[in-house]
Amino acid sequence: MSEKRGNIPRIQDVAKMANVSTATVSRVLSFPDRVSEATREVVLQAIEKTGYTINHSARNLRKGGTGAILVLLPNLANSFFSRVLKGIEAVASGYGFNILIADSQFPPIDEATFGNLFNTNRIDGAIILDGNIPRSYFKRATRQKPQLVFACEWISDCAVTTFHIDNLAGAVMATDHLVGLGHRKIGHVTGPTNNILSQHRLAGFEQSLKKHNLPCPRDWKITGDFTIESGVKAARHWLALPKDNRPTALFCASDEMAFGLISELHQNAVKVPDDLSIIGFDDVEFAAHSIPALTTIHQPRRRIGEAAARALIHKIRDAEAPMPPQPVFELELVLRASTAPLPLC
Amino acid sequence: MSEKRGNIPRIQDVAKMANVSTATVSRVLSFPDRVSEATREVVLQAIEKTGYTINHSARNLRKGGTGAILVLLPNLANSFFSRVLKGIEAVASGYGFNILIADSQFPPIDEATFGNLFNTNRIDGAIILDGNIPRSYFKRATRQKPQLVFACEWISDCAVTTFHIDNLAGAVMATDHLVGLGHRKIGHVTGPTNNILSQHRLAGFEQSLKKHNLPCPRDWKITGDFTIESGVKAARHWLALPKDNRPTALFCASDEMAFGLISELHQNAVKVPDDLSIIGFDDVEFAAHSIPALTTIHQPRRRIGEAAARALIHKIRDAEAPMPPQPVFELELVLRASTAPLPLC
DNA sequence: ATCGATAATGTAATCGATTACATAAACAGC
DNA sequence: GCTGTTTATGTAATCGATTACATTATCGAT
Repeated sequence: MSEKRGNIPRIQDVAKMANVSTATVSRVLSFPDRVSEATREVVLQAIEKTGYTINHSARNLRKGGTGAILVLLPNLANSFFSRVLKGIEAVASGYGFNILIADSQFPPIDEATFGNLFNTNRIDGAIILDGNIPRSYFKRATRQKPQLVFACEWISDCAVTTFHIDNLAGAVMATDHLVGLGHRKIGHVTGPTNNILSQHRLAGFEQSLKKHNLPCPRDWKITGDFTIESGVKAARHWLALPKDNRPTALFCASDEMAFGLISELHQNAVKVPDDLSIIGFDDVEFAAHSIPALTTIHQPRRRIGEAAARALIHKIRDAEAPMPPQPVFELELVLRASTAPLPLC
Repeated sequence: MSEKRGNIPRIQDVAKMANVSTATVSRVLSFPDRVSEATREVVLQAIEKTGYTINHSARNLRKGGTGAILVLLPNLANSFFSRVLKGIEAVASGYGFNILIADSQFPPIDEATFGNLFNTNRIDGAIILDGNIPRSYFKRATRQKPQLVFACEWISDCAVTTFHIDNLAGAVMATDHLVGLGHRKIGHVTGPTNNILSQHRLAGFEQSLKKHNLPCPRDWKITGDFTIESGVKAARHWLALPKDNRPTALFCASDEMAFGLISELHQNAVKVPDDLSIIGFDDVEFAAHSIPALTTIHQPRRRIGEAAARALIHKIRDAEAPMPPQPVFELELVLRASTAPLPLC
């Protein structure tokens, strides 16, 4: 054993053991085919024997990177995002990147905090899961800013790669399902109005209704904000509508809102799906186990995270290289127990 | 502007602008009071003007650290852990640490993967939220291993600092509540038998029963594994018990199991809390909004995460320094709608 | 004045990996 | 055999911040 310094083997130690220069060891690791078969073997054995592992700080210093990526998500406590995060994590750690996580909504992130994460050469790139970050936050025109990728949400008219499902198509799918069950009076609980997902889902909802020639009075579009609480409020809104002019089915722009809605309706002795059919969006874990189990639109969260991470790392490695084609994320209508045919009466 | 190199200001640039040496700039940042008032001012202004921010790779290289900590949790998609993670993240990023996240259960982490995260000088320390990591994984006796802290779960007889609630006390609190409502036939849905939390919660359950001189036949202790699915199974177990010899109340070792349980009971027309009182443990987000809203024991997840992170960073900074006293995490019985007094009949 | 102690600052080596450039060896073509 | 090309490897500068050590300035006490 010829190591020094607290016993962590360095590239030097490997080189010494293999009787080569550090340059050669480095090459074995980075460009194996620029080294002869024989030396490569010897070096690999030496690496094995010393238990050498790279010092990322040194490499990053030399290469001018940080080895870290930022994941900015609206709410870490929301299991929707943690699934996406899981996908990101799997890919990122495979490539040796660390992750910096930050919440953007609870509490809302201010420009200073954002800049402190984004503009202080702490990261090589960022995956942003929040389409409501003010555009101005990104302004500071440093030439070589961190690479950027959006996932799930995005900022419209922004020439940044994004990875997300076709929200409009999903909303059409959901609404069509309700129509297919015979419902004619269909309402919609939206996400926050300034949110891009809300807008697309609302558009899909309206498109489906138009297609089927169904009306949707303003009263039947209830503004929510994706949270359970806003679902509860939506229920109160529905309850306050005149009994003979209520939707018989509701499309909720998120599962969470559907849960709140169902919960509050339950308190008021309204039965789902008997009295009111409800369909959600996202298919979070709990949807399969709520009472009643929630019919919803499934989106492949983990795969979205993986794709976003892969793309970001690709950009980091070579900002100019063309992006690989965007994968298509398949949506799926998951039929469970919260929707039912309109009673015949 | 006298910067070079892709325009990212270095400590050199600050030094030049302030007409001091790099050493002085560094000192202004690390030991402000070893620098005269006047120079400090000049340097700070130069930092401001250049927009200098530290290069962590360089600092870490010099200081022999990595600036990263590992958070190993059983399941990232579980909102219980993501809350703890949020606490960890808040503290860690405040101290300039990056986070490496890894799942330990889905799929189960093998020794190679673990070692690859833990023993490859990628991290300065680790926070482990999974008490079921085989002890042997930690064996490899490198002198200066990453610092270690457990949170929520832990490994018994292991001289490692841990941060967790008093699970036994919580279980007593939960069971006492059921007894207080008049229940005499009380069952328990446990976590996985090899899990330390399960064991403590079971012990608390038994302790409370013993205190009140209540029996608990083997049949009333139902083994689960903390998941929703195992709650569903527990419900089937309960339904299969003879009607005249069933618990009238159940203490579930996790909220998730309580949800699954309630859901399955609902399918079978058993009403909670009318026919059966149920209390959970953890107080996850959804507990307040399930149907019925879940009575449960609240634990301060975020604060646990914060405390663990602070302690870990403390250790990283100075492994020998005495640990600050462990905070006491307060438990709280949250009364909601899933438990009710035993009917008088 | 002189000496010593203290405070303020500078000089330069250092952390460990990468890589431009230099060198050496091997080989092909004539 | 000579020249030019290719392949394999080594030498040493470099990334940016920290810090041991050296130097200089300041001040008080005698």
